[in-house]
Amino acid sequence: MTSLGTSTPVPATGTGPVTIRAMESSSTPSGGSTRREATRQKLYEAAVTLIAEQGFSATTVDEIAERAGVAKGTVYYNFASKSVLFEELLRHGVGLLTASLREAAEQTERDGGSKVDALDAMIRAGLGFIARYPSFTQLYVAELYRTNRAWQSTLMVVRQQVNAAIEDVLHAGVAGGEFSPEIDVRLTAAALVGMVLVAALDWQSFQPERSLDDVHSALSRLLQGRVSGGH
Amino acid sequence: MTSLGTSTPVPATGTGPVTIRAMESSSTPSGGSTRREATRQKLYEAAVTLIAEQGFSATTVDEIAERAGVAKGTVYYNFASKSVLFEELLRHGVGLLTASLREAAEQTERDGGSKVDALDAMIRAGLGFIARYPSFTQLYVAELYRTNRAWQSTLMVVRQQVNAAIEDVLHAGVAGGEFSPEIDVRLTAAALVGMVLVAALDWQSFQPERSLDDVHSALSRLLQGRVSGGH
DNA sequence: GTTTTTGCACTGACCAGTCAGTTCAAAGAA
DNA sequence: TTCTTTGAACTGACTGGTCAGTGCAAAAAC
Repeated sequence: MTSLGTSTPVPATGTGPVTIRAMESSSTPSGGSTRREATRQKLYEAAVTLIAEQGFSATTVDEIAERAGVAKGTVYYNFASKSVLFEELLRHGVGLLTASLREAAEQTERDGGSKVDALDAMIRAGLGFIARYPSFTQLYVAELYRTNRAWQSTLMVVRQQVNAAIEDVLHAGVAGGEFSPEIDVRLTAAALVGMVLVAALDWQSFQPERSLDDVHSALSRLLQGRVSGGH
Repeated sequence: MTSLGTSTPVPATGTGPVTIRAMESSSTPSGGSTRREATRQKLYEAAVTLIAEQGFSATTVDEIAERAGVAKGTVYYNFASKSVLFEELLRHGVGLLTASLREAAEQTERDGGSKVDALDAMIRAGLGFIARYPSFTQLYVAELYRTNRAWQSTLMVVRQQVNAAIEDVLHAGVAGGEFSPEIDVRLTAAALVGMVLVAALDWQSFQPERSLDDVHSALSRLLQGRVSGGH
Protein backbone atom coordinates (compact mmCIF):
# COMPACT_ATOMS: atom_id res chain seq x y z
CA MET A 1 0.00 0.00 0.00
CA THR A 2 2.78 2.33 0.88
CA SER A 3 5.06 1.19 -1.87
CA LEU A 4 3.57 2.10 -5.17
CA GLY A 5 6.04 1.25 -7.81
CA THR A 6 6.25 -2.40 -6.91
CA SER A 7 4.56 -5.13 -8.77
CA THR A 8 5.03 -8.00 -6.39
CA PRO A 9 2.85 -10.75 -7.70
CA VAL A 10 0.63 -11.19 -4.71
CA PRO A 11 -2.29 -13.30 -5.77
CA ALA A 12 -5.71 -12.69 -4.35
CA THR A 13 -5.66 -14.94 -1.36
CA GLY A 14 -8.81 -15.62 0.50
CA THR A 15 -10.37 -16.43 -2.81
CA GLY A 16 -10.14 -20.16 -2.75
CA PRO A 17 -10.63 -22.38 0.26
CA VAL A 18 -7.05 -22.14 1.39
CA THR A 19 -6.88 -24.85 3.97
CA ILE A 20 -4.66 -24.80 6.99
CA ARG A 21 -4.92 -28.43 7.65
CA ALA A 22 -1.99 -29.36 9.81
CA MET A 23 -1.22 -25.90 11.00
CA GLU A 24 0.95 -27.31 13.68
CA SER A 25 2.26 -30.71 12.90
CA SER A 26 2.10 -31.49 9.26
CA SER A 27 0.44 -34.63 8.11
CA THR A 28 -2.70 -35.25 6.13
CA PRO A 29 -1.13 -35.00 2.73
CA SER A 30 -4.59 -34.90 1.30
CA GLY A 31 -5.75 -32.10 -0.93
CA GLY A 32 -3.79 -31.68 -4.09
CA SER A 33 -1.92 -28.46 -3.46
CA THR A 34 0.35 -26.53 -5.72
CA ARG A 35 3.93 -25.88 -4.79
CA ARG A 36 2.93 -22.44 -3.65
CA GLU A 37 0.32 -23.86 -1.36
CA ALA A 38 2.85 -26.11 0.27
CA THR A 39 5.18 -23.18 0.86
CA ARG A 40 2.38 -21.18 2.42
CA GLN A 41 1.63 -24.08 4.67
CA LYS A 42 5.21 -24.25 5.87
CA LEU A 43 5.21 -20.52 6.52
CA TYR A 44 2.02 -20.75 8.55
CA GLU A 45 3.44 -23.53 10.63
CA ALA A 46 6.66 -21.67 11.26
CA ALA A 47 4.96 -18.37 12.00
CA VAL A 48 2.35 -19.75 14.35
CA THR A 49 4.80 -21.23 16.82
CA LEU A 50 7.24 -18.36 16.71
CA ILE A 51 4.57 -15.71 17.19
CA ALA A 52 2.90 -17.72 19.93
CA GLU A 53 6.18 -17.89 21.80
CA GLN A 54 7.52 -14.41 21.26
CA GLY A 55 4.69 -12.24 20.07
CA PHE A 56 4.25 -10.62 16.70
CA SER A 57 6.69 -7.74 17.01
CA ALA A 58 9.41 -9.81 18.57
CA THR A 59 9.29 -12.34 15.78
CA THR A 60 11.38 -11.47 12.74
CA VAL A 61 10.62 -12.40 9.19
CA ASP A 62 14.09 -13.90 8.97
CA GLU A 63 13.25 -16.27 11.78
CA ILE A 64 10.02 -17.32 10.14
CA ALA A 65 11.78 -17.93 6.85
CA GLU A 66 14.56 -19.87 8.48
CA ARG A 67 12.25 -22.12 10.44
CA ALA A 68 10.17 -22.75 7.34
CA GLY A 69 13.34 -23.65 5.47
CA VAL A 70 12.72 -20.98 2.89
CA ALA A 71 14.44 -17.79 1.79
CA LYS A 72 13.25 -14.48 3.12
CA GLY A 73 12.21 -13.37 -0.33
CA THR A 74 9.83 -16.28 -0.52
CA VAL A 75 7.91 -14.91 2.40
CA TYR A 76 7.37 -11.69 0.50
CA TYR A 77 6.62 -13.54 -2.66
CA ASN A 78 3.76 -15.28 -0.89
CA PHE A 79 2.54 -12.55 1.42
CA ALA A 80 2.42 -8.81 0.93
CA SER A 81 3.87 -8.14 4.37
CA LYS A 82 4.51 -9.59 7.78
CA SER A 83 1.15 -8.27 8.96
CA VAL A 84 -0.70 -9.81 6.06
CA LEU A 85 0.89 -13.17 6.77
CA PHE A 86 -0.31 -12.87 10.32
CA GLU A 87 -3.81 -11.80 9.36
CA GLU A 88 -4.27 -14.71 7.04
CA LEU A 89 -2.98 -17.04 9.69
CA LEU A 90 -5.60 -15.68 12.06
CA ARG A 91 -8.42 -15.98 9.58
CA HIS A 92 -7.60 -19.53 8.65
CA GLY A 93 -7.17 -20.71 12.19
CA VAL A 94 -10.38 -19.19 13.39
CA GLY A 95 -12.17 -20.57 10.35
CA LEU A 96 -11.13 -24.03 11.41
CA LEU A 97 -12.18 -23.42 14.99
CA THR A 98 -15.65 -22.13 14.21
CA ALA A 99 -16.23 -24.91 11.73
CA SER A 100 -15.37 -27.38 14.43
CA LEU A 101 -17.65 -25.70 16.98
CA ARG A 102 -20.62 -25.48 14.63
CA GLU A 103 -20.12 -29.03 13.52
CA ALA A 104 -20.21 -30.19 17.13
CA ALA A 105 -23.42 -28.29 17.80
CA GLU A 106 -25.10 -29.62 14.68
CA GLN A 107 -24.10 -33.15 15.46
CA THR A 108 -25.75 -32.86 18.87
CA GLU A 109 -28.80 -31.42 17.19
CA ARG A 110 -29.05 -34.39 14.86
CA ASP A 111 -28.76 -36.75 17.79
CA GLY A 112 -31.68 -35.04 19.42
CA GLY A 113 -29.62 -33.68 22.29
CA SER A 114 -30.53 -30.68 24.40
CA LYS A 115 -28.91 -27.27 24.14
CA VAL A 116 -26.82 -27.94 27.21
CA ASP A 117 -25.59 -31.00 25.41
CA ALA A 118 -24.74 -28.84 22.44
CA LEU A 119 -22.81 -26.43 24.66
CA ASP A 120 -21.06 -29.35 26.22
CA ALA A 121 -20.15 -30.74 22.83
CA MET A 122 -18.79 -27.36 21.81
CA ILE A 123 -16.62 -27.24 24.90
CA ARG A 124 -15.26 -30.59 23.93
CA ALA A 125 -14.69 -29.48 20.37
CA GLY A 126 -12.96 -26.36 21.63
CA LEU A 127 -10.68 -28.42 23.84
CA GLY A 128 -9.93 -30.71 20.94
CA PHE A 129 -9.00 -27.80 18.74
CA ILE A 130 -6.74 -26.30 21.38
CA ALA A 131 -5.04 -29.62 21.94
CA ARG A 132 -4.36 -29.89 18.23
CA TYR A 133 -3.27 -26.30 17.73
CA PRO A 134 -1.99 -25.03 21.05
CA SER A 135 0.27 -22.43 19.49
CA PHE A 136 -2.52 -20.93 17.50
CA THR A 137 -4.62 -20.64 20.61
CA GLN A 138 -1.84 -18.94 22.53
CA LEU A 139 -1.42 -16.47 19.75
CA TYR A 140 -5.15 -15.83 19.54
CA VAL A 141 -5.54 -15.11 23.22
CA ALA A 142 -2.47 -12.93 23.28
CA GLU A 143 -3.56 -10.71 20.43
CA LEU A 144 -7.29 -10.67 21.06
CA TYR A 145 -7.50 -7.65 23.27
CA ARG A 146 -4.85 -5.43 21.81
CA THR A 147 -6.03 -2.17 20.39
CA ASN A 148 -4.43 0.20 17.93
CA ARG A 149 -2.97 -2.43 15.72
CA ALA A 150 -2.91 -2.91 12.01
CA TRP A 151 -5.01 -6.05 12.01
CA GLN A 152 -7.52 -4.68 14.51
CA SER A 153 -10.44 -5.13 12.13
CA THR A 154 -9.49 -8.67 11.23
CA LEU A 155 -9.35 -9.46 14.90
CA MET A 156 -12.83 -8.11 15.48
CA VAL A 157 -14.32 -10.13 12.67
CA VAL A 158 -12.62 -13.26 13.80
CA ARG A 159 -13.58 -12.84 17.44
CA GLN A 160 -17.18 -12.24 16.51
CA GLN A 161 -17.14 -15.38 14.39
CA VAL A 162 -16.19 -17.53 17.34
CA ASN A 163 -18.51 -15.92 19.85
CA ALA A 164 -21.44 -15.99 17.44
CA ALA A 165 -21.22 -19.75 17.17
CA ILE A 166 -21.86 -19.98 20.90
CA GLU A 167 -24.37 -17.17 21.05
CA ASP A 168 -26.46 -18.93 18.44
CA VAL A 169 -26.81 -21.97 20.63
CA LEU A 170 -27.64 -19.85 23.66
CA HIS A 171 -30.27 -17.93 21.73
CA ALA A 172 -31.82 -21.13 20.48
CA GLY A 173 -31.86 -22.46 24.02
CA VAL A 174 -33.66 -19.39 25.30
CA ALA A 175 -36.16 -19.52 22.44
CA GLY A 176 -36.81 -23.16 23.15
CA GLY A 177 -37.39 -22.54 26.84
CA GLU A 178 -34.39 -24.55 27.91
CA PHE A 179 -32.40 -21.57 29.12
CA SER A 180 -33.63 -18.81 31.34
CA PRO A 181 -34.64 -15.75 29.33
CA GLU A 182 -32.78 -13.77 31.95
CA ILE A 183 -29.37 -14.88 30.78
CA ASP A 184 -27.10 -12.38 29.12
CA VAL A 185 -26.28 -14.16 25.91
CA ARG A 186 -23.34 -12.03 24.89
CA LEU A 187 -21.60 -12.04 28.24
CA THR A 188 -22.32 -15.69 28.86
CA ALA A 189 -20.81 -16.60 25.51
CA ALA A 190 -17.72 -14.53 26.26
CA ALA A 191 -17.43 -16.13 29.68
CA LEU A 192 -17.66 -19.60 28.19
CA VAL A 193 -14.98 -18.81 25.67
CA GLY A 194 -12.75 -17.53 28.43
CA MET A 195 -13.43 -20.52 30.58
CA VAL A 196 -12.43 -22.98 27.90
CA LEU A 197 -9.52 -20.93 26.60
CA VAL A 198 -7.80 -20.36 29.92
CA ALA A 199 -8.50 -23.79 31.33
CA ALA A 200 -7.24 -25.45 28.16
CA LEU A 201 -4.13 -23.32 28.05
CA ASP A 202 -3.46 -24.23 31.66
CA TRP A 203 -3.92 -27.86 30.72
CA GLN A 204 -1.59 -27.70 27.75
CA SER A 205 1.05 -25.63 29.48
CA PHE A 206 1.20 -27.22 32.88
CA GLN A 207 -0.37 -30.66 32.85
CA PRO A 208 -0.29 -31.88 29.27
CA GLU A 209 -0.34 -35.49 30.38
CA ARG A 210 -4.00 -35.30 31.28
CA SER A 211 -6.60 -36.59 28.88
CA LEU A 212 -9.13 -34.52 27.03
CA ASP A 213 -11.95 -36.43 28.74
CA ASP A 214 -10.54 -35.55 32.08
CA VAL A 215 -10.36 -31.85 31.36
CA HIS A 216 -13.71 -31.91 29.64
CA SER A 217 -15.47 -33.40 32.61
CA ALA A 218 -14.07 -30.73 34.91
CA LEU A 219 -15.42 -27.96 32.69
CA SER A 220 -18.65 -29.81 32.11
CA ARG A 221 -19.24 -29.92 35.82
CA LEU A 222 -18.68 -26.20 36.09
CA LEU A 223 -21.05 -25.51 33.19
CA GLN A 224 -23.82 -27.51 34.76
CA GLY A 225 -23.41 -26.06 38.22
CA ARG A 226 -22.42 -29.37 39.71
CA VAL A 227 -19.64 -27.79 41.71
CA SER A 228 -21.41 -27.03 44.91
CA GLY A 229 -23.70 -29.49 46.56
CA GLY A 230 -21.33 -32.40 46.29
CA HIS A 231 -21.89 -35.09 48.80
CA MET B 1 23.34 -7.88 31.74
CA THR B 2 24.97 -7.39 28.39
CA SER B 3 26.58 -4.12 29.27
CA LEU B 4 29.06 -4.54 32.02
CA GLY B 5 30.75 -1.26 32.53
CA THR B 6 27.63 0.55 33.57
CA SER B 7 26.90 1.65 37.05
CA THR B 8 23.33 2.78 36.72
CA PRO B 9 22.11 3.39 40.23
CA VAL B 10 19.21 0.98 40.28
CA PRO B 11 17.95 0.72 43.81
CA ALA B 12 16.58 -2.54 45.04
CA THR B 13 12.97 -2.18 44.16
CA GLY B 14 10.48 -4.62 45.49
CA THR B 15 11.96 -3.87 48.88
CA GLY B 16 9.46 -1.40 50.12
CA PRO B 17 5.75 -1.54 49.53
CA VAL B 18 5.91 0.16 46.19
CA THR B 19 2.31 0.92 45.53
CA ILE B 20 0.77 1.15 42.16
CA ARG B 21 -2.23 2.99 43.35
CA ALA B 22 -3.72 4.76 40.40
CA MET B 23 -1.91 2.73 37.83
CA GLU B 24 -4.29 3.99 35.26
CA SER B 25 -5.74 7.37 36.07
CA SER B 26 -3.76 9.18 38.68
CA SER B 27 -5.52 10.44 41.72
CA THR B 28 -5.32 9.47 45.36
CA PRO B 29 -2.31 11.58 46.21
CA SER B 30 -2.20 9.78 49.51
CA GLY B 31 0.89 8.06 50.74
CA GLY B 32 3.89 10.27 51.36
CA SER B 33 6.12 9.19 48.50
CA THR B 34 9.54 10.39 47.64
CA ARG B 35 10.13 12.22 44.44
CA ARG B 36 11.58 9.11 42.95
CA GLU B 37 8.48 7.19 43.82
CA ALA B 38 6.32 9.67 42.00
CA THR B 39 8.42 9.39 38.86
CA ARG B 40 8.18 5.62 39.01
CA GLN B 41 4.46 5.92 39.30
CA LYS B 42 4.26 8.07 36.21
CA LEU B 43 6.39 5.61 34.30
CA TYR B 44 4.17 2.71 35.32
CA GLU B 45 1.11 4.56 34.21
CA ALA B 46 2.63 5.43 30.88
CA ALA B 47 4.03 1.99 30.26
CA VAL B 48 0.91 0.08 31.18
CA THR B 49 -1.30 1.74 28.60
CA LEU B 50 1.27 1.73 25.85
CA ILE B 51 2.19 -1.91 26.32
CA ALA B 52 -1.44 -2.92 26.62
CA GLU B 53 -2.16 -1.29 23.30
CA GLN B 54 0.89 -2.26 21.33
CA GLY B 55 2.62 -5.04 23.15
CA PHE B 56 6.00 -4.99 24.82
CA SER B 57 8.26 -5.15 21.80
CA ALA B 58 6.33 -2.62 19.80
CA THR B 59 6.49 -0.08 22.59
CA THR B 60 9.63 2.05 22.65
CA VAL B 61 11.31 3.48 25.69
CA ASP B 62 11.13 6.89 24.06
CA GLU B 63 7.37 6.61 23.88
CA ILE B 64 7.10 5.64 27.51
CA ALA B 65 9.30 8.53 28.57
CA GLU B 66 7.38 10.98 26.44
CA ARG B 67 3.98 9.91 27.72
CA ALA B 68 5.23 10.05 31.28
CA GLY B 69 6.50 13.55 30.61
CA VAL B 70 10.00 12.56 31.58
CA ALA B 71 13.40 12.42 29.91
CA LYS B 72 14.63 9.15 28.53
CA GLY B 73 17.57 9.20 30.87
CA THR B 74 15.18 9.26 33.80
CA VAL B 75 13.76 5.92 32.74
CA TYR B 76 17.19 4.39 32.97
CA TYR B 77 17.94 6.18 36.18
CA ASN B 78 14.93 4.46 37.72
CA PHE B 79 14.96 1.08 36.03
CA ALA B 80 17.83 -1.06 34.89
CA SER B 81 16.19 -1.85 31.57
CA LYS B 82 12.96 -1.90 29.66
CA SER B 83 12.34 -5.51 30.73
CA VAL B 84 12.89 -4.72 34.37
CA LEU B 85 10.41 -1.87 34.21
CA PHE B 86 7.91 -4.29 32.75
CA GLU B 87 8.56 -7.00 35.31
CA GLU B 88 8.04 -4.66 38.19
CA LEU B 89 4.90 -3.39 36.62
CA LEU B 90 3.63 -6.96 36.44
CA ARG B 91 4.51 -7.76 40.01
CA HIS B 92 2.90 -4.66 41.39
CA GLY B 93 -0.28 -5.02 39.43
CA VAL B 94 -0.78 -8.64 40.34
CA GLY B 95 -0.01 -7.82 43.96
CA LEU B 96 -2.89 -5.42 43.95
CA LEU B 97 -5.19 -7.90 42.30
CA THR B 98 -4.51 -10.77 44.65
CA ALA B 99 -4.83 -8.48 47.65
CA SER B 100 -8.21 -7.45 46.38
CA LEU B 101 -9.32 -11.03 45.79
CA ARG B 102 -8.20 -12.28 49.18
CA GLU B 103 -9.73 -9.29 50.90
CA ALA B 104 -13.07 -10.07 49.23
CA ALA B 105 -12.92 -13.69 50.33
CA GLU B 106 -12.01 -12.80 53.89
CA GLN B 107 -14.74 -10.24 54.10
CA THR B 108 -17.30 -12.88 53.11
CA GLU B 109 -15.79 -15.20 55.68
CA ARG B 110 -16.26 -12.60 58.39
CA ASP B 111 -19.85 -12.12 57.35
CA GLY B 112 -20.43 -15.82 57.73
CA GLY B 113 -21.07 -16.36 54.05
CA SER B 114 -20.70 -19.67 52.27
CA LYS B 115 -17.84 -20.55 49.96
CA VAL B 116 -19.98 -19.92 46.93
CA ASP B 117 -20.55 -16.48 48.34
CA ALA B 118 -16.81 -16.09 48.67
CA LEU B 119 -16.30 -17.11 45.05
CA ASP B 120 -19.01 -14.72 44.05
CA ALA B 121 -17.38 -11.92 45.99
CA MET B 122 -14.07 -12.69 44.32
CA ILE B 123 -15.68 -12.49 40.91
CA ARG B 124 -17.01 -9.10 41.86
CA ALA B 125 -13.63 -8.02 43.16
CA GLY B 126 -12.02 -9.24 39.97
CA LEU B 127 -14.46 -7.29 37.88
CA GLY B 128 -13.83 -4.22 39.99
CA PHE B 129 -10.12 -4.51 39.51
CA ILE B 130 -10.45 -4.93 35.78
CA ALA B 131 -12.75 -1.94 35.57
CA ARG B 132 -10.20 0.15 37.43
CA TYR B 133 -7.14 -1.11 35.60
CA PRO B 134 -8.30 -2.32 32.20
CA SER B 135 -4.95 -1.73 30.58
CA PHE B 136 -3.14 -3.78 33.11
CA THR B 137 -5.55 -6.61 32.56
CA GLN B 138 -5.10 -6.50 28.82
CA LEU B 139 -1.39 -6.64 29.23
CA TYR B 140 -1.62 -9.50 31.69
CA VAL B 141 -3.75 -11.65 29.43
CA ALA B 142 -1.59 -10.87 26.44
CA GLU B 143 1.63 -11.94 28.09
CA LEU B 144 0.36 -14.77 30.25
CA TYR B 145 0.81 -17.63 27.88
CA ARG B 146 3.93 -16.61 26.07
CA THR B 147 6.92 -18.82 26.48
CA ASN B 148 10.60 -18.16 25.84
CA ARG B 149 10.63 -14.69 27.21
CA ALA B 150 12.92 -12.88 29.58
CA TRP B 151 10.31 -12.43 32.28
CA GLN B 152 8.98 -15.97 32.00
CA SER B 153 9.70 -16.78 35.62
CA THR B 154 8.12 -13.60 36.91
CA LEU B 155 5.06 -14.45 34.92
CA MET B 156 4.81 -17.91 36.42
CA VAL B 157 5.05 -16.62 39.95
CA VAL B 158 2.49 -13.99 39.34
CA ARG B 159 0.05 -16.34 37.65
CA GLN B 160 0.32 -18.79 40.47
CA GLN B 161 -0.35 -16.01 42.95
CA VAL B 162 -3.68 -15.20 41.35
CA ASN B 163 -4.82 -18.76 40.83
CA ALA B 164 -3.83 -19.78 44.34
CA ALA B 165 -6.16 -17.22 45.81
CA ILE B 166 -9.06 -18.97 44.11
CA GLU B 167 -7.78 -22.47 44.69
CA ASP B 168 -7.61 -21.78 48.39
CA VAL B 169 -11.30 -21.01 48.52
CA LEU B 170 -12.14 -24.08 46.45
CA HIS B 171 -10.07 -26.31 48.69
CA ALA B 172 -11.71 -24.89 51.78
CA GLY B 173 -15.08 -25.50 50.19
CA VAL B 174 -14.27 -29.11 49.49
CA ALA B 175 -12.91 -29.61 52.98
CA GLY B 176 -16.02 -28.08 54.45
CA GLY B 177 -18.27 -30.32 52.40
CA GLU B 178 -19.77 -27.46 50.46
CA PHE B 179 -18.17 -28.41 47.17
CA SER B 180 -18.08 -31.82 45.62
CA PRO B 181 -14.81 -33.62 46.34
CA GLU B 182 -14.91 -34.58 42.69
CA ILE B 183 -14.12 -31.11 41.46
CA ASP B 184 -10.76 -30.46 39.89
CA VAL B 185 -9.54 -27.54 41.94
CA ARG B 186 -6.75 -26.45 39.66
CA LEU B 187 -8.72 -26.56 36.44
CA THR B 188 -11.79 -25.04 37.99
CA ALA B 189 -9.75 -22.15 39.30
CA ALA B 190 -8.20 -21.61 35.89
CA ALA B 191 -11.62 -21.77 34.27
CA LEU B 192 -13.00 -19.19 36.68
CA VAL B 193 -10.10 -16.86 36.00
CA GLY B 194 -10.70 -17.22 32.29
CA MET B 195 -14.38 -16.67 32.65
CA VAL B 196 -13.96 -13.41 34.53
CA LEU B 197 -11.03 -12.20 32.46
CA VAL B 198 -12.59 -12.69 29.06
CA ALA B 199 -16.07 -11.58 30.06
CA ALA B 200 -14.70 -8.46 31.72
CA LEU B 201 -12.51 -7.61 28.77
CA ASP B 202 -15.51 -8.01 26.51
CA TRP B 203 -17.42 -5.72 28.82
CA GLN B 204 -14.72 -3.05 28.91
CA SER B 205 -13.95 -3.20 25.23
CA PHE B 206 -17.37 -3.46 23.71
CA GLN B 207 -20.04 -2.41 26.15
CA PRO B 208 -18.37 -0.18 28.71
CA GLU B 209 -21.63 1.58 29.49
CA ARG B 210 -22.92 -1.39 31.45
CA SER B 211 -22.68 -1.43 35.21
CA LEU B 212 -20.53 -3.73 37.28
CA ASP B 213 -23.63 -5.14 38.96
CA ASP B 214 -25.06 -6.03 35.62
CA VAL B 215 -22.00 -7.91 34.50
CA HIS B 216 -21.54 -9.48 37.87
CA SER B 217 -25.03 -10.92 37.91
CA ALA B 218 -24.51 -12.53 34.51
CA LEU B 219 -21.38 -14.28 35.69
CA SER B 220 -22.91 -15.13 39.03
CA ARG B 221 -25.71 -16.90 37.24
CA LEU B 222 -23.24 -18.93 35.25
CA LEU B 223 -21.26 -19.83 38.35
CA GLN B 224 -24.31 -21.10 40.13
CA GLY B 225 -25.64 -23.07 37.21
CA ARG B 226 -28.73 -20.93 36.92
CA VAL B 227 -28.45 -20.80 33.16
CA SER B 228 -30.54 -23.74 32.18
CA GLY B 229 -33.88 -24.46 33.75
CA GLY B 230 -35.22 -20.95 33.31
CA HIS B 231 -38.96 -20.70 33.38
C1' DG C 1 25.91 19.28 49.11
C1' DT C 2 23.49 15.37 47.64
C1' DT C 3 20.02 13.24 44.88
C1' DT C 4 17.38 13.32 40.95
C1' DT C 5 16.24 14.88 36.52
C1' DT C 6 17.24 16.81 31.98
C1' DG C 7 18.56 17.05 27.20
C1' DC C 8 20.89 15.44 23.61
C1' DA C 9 24.28 13.37 20.84
C1' DC C 10 25.95 8.88 19.80
C1' DT C 11 26.56 3.80 18.88
C1' DG C 12 25.91 -0.73 17.48
C1' DA C 13 22.64 -4.09 16.59
C1' DC C 14 18.78 -5.46 14.37
C1' DC C 15 15.04 -5.67 11.01
C1' DA C 16 11.19 -5.00 7.31
C1' DG C 17 11.06 -4.83 2.87
C1' DT C 18 13.46 -4.78 -2.01
C1' DC C 19 15.26 -6.47 -6.25
C1' DA C 20 18.34 -8.42 -9.70
C1' DG C 21 19.31 -12.80 -10.60
C1' DT C 22 18.65 -18.19 -10.43
C1' DT C 23 16.10 -22.56 -10.72
C1' DC C 24 13.30 -25.85 -12.77
C1' DA C 25 9.17 -28.17 -14.43
C1' DA C 26 6.27 -28.14 -18.05
C1' DA C 27 4.87 -26.70 -22.70
C1' DG C 28 6.04 -26.49 -27.33
C1' DA C 29 9.22 -27.11 -31.44
C1' DA C 30 12.05 -29.89 -34.25
C1' DT D 1 13.22 -38.30 -28.30
C1' DT D 2 15.91 -34.27 -27.67
C1' DC D 3 16.33 -29.25 -27.62
C1' DT D 4 14.49 -24.63 -26.53
C1' DT D 5 11.60 -21.40 -24.28
C1' DT D 6 8.71 -19.62 -20.75
C1' DG D 7 7.47 -17.89 -16.40
C1' DA D 8 6.11 -18.89 -11.76
C1' DA D 9 8.56 -19.71 -7.68
C1' DC D 10 12.36 -18.87 -5.11
C1' DT D 11 16.85 -16.76 -3.46
C1' DG D 12 19.82 -13.89 -0.45
C1' DA D 13 22.70 -9.77 -0.36
C1' DC D 14 21.57 -5.18 0.39
C1' DT D 15 19.29 -0.73 2.02
C1' DG D 16 17.23 2.64 4.82
C1' DG D 17 15.46 3.11 9.02
C1' DT D 18 14.60 2.20 13.96
C1' DC D 19 15.61 1.45 18.63
C1' DA D 20 17.73 0.03 23.29
C1' DG D 21 20.97 1.60 25.85
C1' DT D 22 25.15 4.95 26.94
C1' DG D 23 27.61 9.16 28.46
C1' DC D 24 27.78 13.31 30.43
C1' DA D 25 27.55 18.15 31.76
C1' DA D 26 24.37 21.21 33.51
C1' DA D 27 20.10 22.31 35.92
C1' DA D 28 16.68 21.57 39.35
C1' DA D 29 14.91 19.80 43.54
C1' DC D 30 15.38 18.71 48.23
